Amino acid sequence: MTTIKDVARRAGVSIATVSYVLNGTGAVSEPTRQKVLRAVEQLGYRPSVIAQGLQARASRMIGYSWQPMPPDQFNPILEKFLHGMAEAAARHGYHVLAFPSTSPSDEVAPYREMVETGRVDGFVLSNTNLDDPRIQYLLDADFPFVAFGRSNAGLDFPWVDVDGVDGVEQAVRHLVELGHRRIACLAWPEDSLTGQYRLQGYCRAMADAGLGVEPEWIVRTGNFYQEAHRDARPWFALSLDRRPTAVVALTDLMAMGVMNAVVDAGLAVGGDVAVIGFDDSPVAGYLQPPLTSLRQPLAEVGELVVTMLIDLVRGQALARSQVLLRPRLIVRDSTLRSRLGS
Amino acid sequence: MTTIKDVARRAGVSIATVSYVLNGTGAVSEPTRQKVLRAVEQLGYRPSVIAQGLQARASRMIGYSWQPMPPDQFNPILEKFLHGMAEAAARHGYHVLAFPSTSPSDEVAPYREMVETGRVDGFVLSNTNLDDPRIQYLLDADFPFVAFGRSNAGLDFPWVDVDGVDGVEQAVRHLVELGHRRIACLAWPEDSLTGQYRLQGYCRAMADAGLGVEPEWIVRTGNFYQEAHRDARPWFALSLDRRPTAVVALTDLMAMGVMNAVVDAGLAVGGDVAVIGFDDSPVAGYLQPPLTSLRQPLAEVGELVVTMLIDLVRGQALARSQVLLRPRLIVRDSTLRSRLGS
DNA sequence: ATGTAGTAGTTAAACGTTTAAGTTAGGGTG
DNA sequence: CACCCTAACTTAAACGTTTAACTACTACAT
Repeated sequence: MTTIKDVARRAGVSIATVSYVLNGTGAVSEPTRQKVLRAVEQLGYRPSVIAQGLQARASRMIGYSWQPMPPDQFNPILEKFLHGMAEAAARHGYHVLAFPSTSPSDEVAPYREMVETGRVDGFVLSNTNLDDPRIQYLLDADFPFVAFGRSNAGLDFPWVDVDGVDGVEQAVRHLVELGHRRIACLAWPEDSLTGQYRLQGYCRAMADAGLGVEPEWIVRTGNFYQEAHRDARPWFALSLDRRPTAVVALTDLMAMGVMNAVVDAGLAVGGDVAVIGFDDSPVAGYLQPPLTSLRQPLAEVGELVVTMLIDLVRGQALARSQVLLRPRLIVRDSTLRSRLGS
Repeated sequence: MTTIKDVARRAGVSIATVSYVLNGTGAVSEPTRQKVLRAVEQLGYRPSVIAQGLQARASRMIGYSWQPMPPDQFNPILEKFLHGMAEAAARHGYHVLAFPSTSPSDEVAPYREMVETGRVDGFVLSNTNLDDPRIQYLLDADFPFVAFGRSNAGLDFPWVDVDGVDGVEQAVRHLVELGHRRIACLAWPEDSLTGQYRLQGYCRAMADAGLGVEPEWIVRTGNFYQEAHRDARPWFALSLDRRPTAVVALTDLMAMGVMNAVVDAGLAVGGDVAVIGFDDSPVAGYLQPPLTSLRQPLAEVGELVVTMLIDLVRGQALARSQVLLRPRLIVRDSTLRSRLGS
C-alpha cells in the first residue's frame, strides 16, 4: 500500500505539500504541483479513506437498514431504491452501508451502535411509521438522517415520500372514468400511516365523484397475499347490485390476491372486475391480465434522500426538507377491456 | 463523542490500560479492570471503528456490487442474498458496503477504487461469468474475495454456487415421472456459464431417461420476459406429435413468458403444458397457476460466502474453498394437474 | 543483601491523513 | 540598507486507537 509519505519522498517535497496539491488548498508553485502529480501518477497513489476519516471525524458512509420480507413475499422497493441511493452517494464520494435490522424487540440498537462507533455519518430510514422509535432516537441524538416516509405530524425532520392520497385518487378517478360506480378498497390495518394516506385517497376520490361507499367495500387486511386472497373473496359473493366492479388494493401483492379471488369466483379480471395495485412491481406487467398499478419514482426518491442527507451531514441547510412526489398510474389490461363502458 | 482518553481519565489509568481491558490482552488486575469497565459503562464509551481501522489497516467492510435490472425486471436474488450477507457479516463485526456497478465499459474501475482507497477488506462477487475481468483483477491484485458463481475452470479462487446441473435434472426427472416425454428447454445464450450448466442438466436428464431431444426443443433466448414470450410461441404451433408437453425455463421470469405463450395458444398451463421455472421468486406461488420452480438457498449462500471471506481476510485457511449447493424443487400446480398421467 | 522473575501498570510510537503554525528566501518600499 | 510582505514551503500536532518497550514494585530464591 502506497502512502502519502512515499509520494512525498518521490517528489522530493514534504507530505504537507502533497496534501495541499491533492486537495487544492494551500499555495503551491506550478512546477512542484506537477512534480507531485507525476509522483502520484507513477505510484498510483490514492489517499486512504480511513485515515481521512479519522482526521475529519467522518466515515463518508450512509447507513441503511430494511426489514427482511417473509420468504414468500417480495420487497417492492429495495432494489431500485438502494441502487438510486448507492449511485447518488458515490457521486458525492459517499457509500451505502447496508446493515440488517435484527430483533424487532430493540429496533434502535443497531442504529445506536452505528452512531456510537462512528461507522456512519447519517442514516436513510425507510418504512417509517407513527411513533417510530428510530426517528425519536435520531432526533434526540441530533444525528443526521432523512426518511423515506412520514411520521407523526408533530415531529420536524427531513423526509421524502410518495403521495399515497394522490396515487389512490388517480386510481379511483381512472376507474370512475371507465364507468365504474361500485369501487372497493383493500386496505391495511389502521396503525399504518401509509395505509391511512392511501385509504384517504380512496375516500376523497369517491366523495369527489359523488359516489357512496358501502361499509363492506372497505376491507382492512394484512400486507400478505394469503390474507388479501381470503378477505377479498366475500366481495364476489355479494348480490349483483352491491358487488364491487372494481378494486383498488394497496399493494401489487394484495392485488394478486384479489385477482385470484376474482378468478376463484368464476369471474374475469379486467372483464368483470377491474383491479389496481400499488408499487408497479416488475411482475405487474406480466400477470394474466397485466396489472394496472401505481409506480413510485423509487430511484428518484433514493437519489433525493441521499443528496439531502449529504447536505445535512455537511452542515448545509436544506432547500426543501420535506418533499412529496407523485406516483404515476400505469394503465394495463386489468382495468381496460372492461365490459362496463361498452 | 467520548474517546478512550475520557475513559482513562475517569478511571484514573492510562489509555493503554483501557485498551488492554477492552481487548482482553495484557495483564490487568481485577480491581483496575472493574474501575475501567465502570468508567466505560458510565460514559457509554464505544471505540471508534475508524481509529481501530487505521491502526489495524483494515476497514471491516465487505464490498458488494450488483448490476441493476432493467425497470421491468426483478432481481431474484438481491434481497435474500444481501440480507444473508449482512447478517453474517454483522455477527463477525463486519458490514456490507453496497456500491453501484457503473459503466459496463470498465467493470473493474469501482472495485479498483475500493481496493486502492482501503474502503473494503474484501469483496463478494455475484453474477460471475467466464473471463470475468473482476476475478482476474482481484487475483492479480491478490485481494481477498469470494464469488457467488463459478468461472473458467483454470482459475483457482474461492466460490459458492448453486448446482444448476442438478437443479434442472431434478426438474426434468419430476416431469418424466409425471409421464412427460416431449420436454423442451428455454435456455440462455451460449456465453452464459450458468446457462451452460443448467442446459447441461436438461440434456443429461433427458439422456438418462432415454428420451430423444428434437432440435427445436432447445431454444436459446435472452433473460427477458418479452423474448421468452416471443420465442416460446413456436413450440405451441408445432404438430401434436412434436409439440412439447412440458417446458423447463431457466428463470421464473422466462417461465412467465412461457406460461403466457401457452395461454395465447389457447392451451392451459398445468393441464396441456407443464412449466417449470428457476429461482422460486416470491411471486411464483401466486401466479395462475402457481409455478413449480427451483429454489436456491440464497440466504445460506450469502452467509457462507461472507464467513469464507472473513476467514480469508483474517488470513485463515478455508476448510472448503469451493462449495456447490443443491437447489430444491418446489412443486406447484403448473406441473401437477397434468392430463398426461390420468 | 543481592539478584531474578513476574506482575501491573505507563510511555511513546505508529497507523495515514489534514492543517495550523513556523521558516525561509526573495522582492519591493521608504 | 533595513524593513516588511508575500509566496512557497516545512514542521509538527492532531485525529483515536493498538501495542512494543519500558518502569516500578513485590516476592522469592540464593
